[in-house]
Amino acid sequence: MHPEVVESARGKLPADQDIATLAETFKTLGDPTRLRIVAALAGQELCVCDIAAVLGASQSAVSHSLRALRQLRLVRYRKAGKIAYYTLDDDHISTLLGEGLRHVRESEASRRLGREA
Amino acid sequence: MHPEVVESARGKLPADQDIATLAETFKTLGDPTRLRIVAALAGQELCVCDIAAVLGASQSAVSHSLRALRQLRLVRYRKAGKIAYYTLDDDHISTLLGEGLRHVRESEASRRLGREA
DNA sequence: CTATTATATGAACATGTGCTCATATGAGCC
DNA sequence: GGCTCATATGAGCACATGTTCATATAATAG
Repeated sequence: MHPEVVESARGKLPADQDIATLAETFKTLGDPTRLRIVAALAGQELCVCDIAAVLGASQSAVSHSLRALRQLRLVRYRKAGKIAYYTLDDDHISTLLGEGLRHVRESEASRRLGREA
Repeated sequence: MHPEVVESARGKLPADQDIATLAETFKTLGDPTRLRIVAALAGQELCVCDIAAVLGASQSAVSHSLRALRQLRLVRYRKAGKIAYYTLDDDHISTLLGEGLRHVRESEASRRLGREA
């Protein structure tokens, strides 16, 4: 339909590898349990059992979720004896969380104002 | 384990509704096809068949993906006759994309430098 | 040593997801 | 009117995902 535009847009796409990793990253953030873990870790480090207590989730579910977050480098941890303290891996993560929250809150606001869904 | 920290972290968690919508949003971005659509739309508007050409995907797959993106207000569109031109819905979206890309590229860099996975 | 605590992991199962194929809608043209 | 082009949508299916339950590891206490 618009060959020049298509050509130009195609040239600007990120590399397949970056797209794949970024998609995995967003997918990992796209689960309420994992997202709540990330939100809980914004601003403080927490050990696994504290995370479970904050979320009201089982230790096993939290541990599985943390593994997924670790694999995408969204969180890191330090071990103190038998306790594992988790933190967000870098500043990008809380930026993503904050920017995402701003987006959903604005969307919600405009939805209330009557823009169609 | 640390009751005061748990209490404090619990109080700072975003509302369940915001978490749910944000998780849906990240999940929607967490698919290579939809993520490539968003990347293609960063900087220019495109019609559906152009998007399909850019991605090398079928019209049907693109249309299904666009619906998901629309429902989460990640894209919007205007109709000109029978052609639908799509754009990103707001600035937060390209910010999310950019910040996400920075994260994966830094993670990739530190992986090359030998930090363990 | 055994017991306990904190965390990690594997299997299994129910549910969800993204694609293709077929078809519907709807606008412009003849 | 009918025909074509651009897009949207529904059903169906192969595949992925998140949880629970049981168990493993690993550190500390007694």
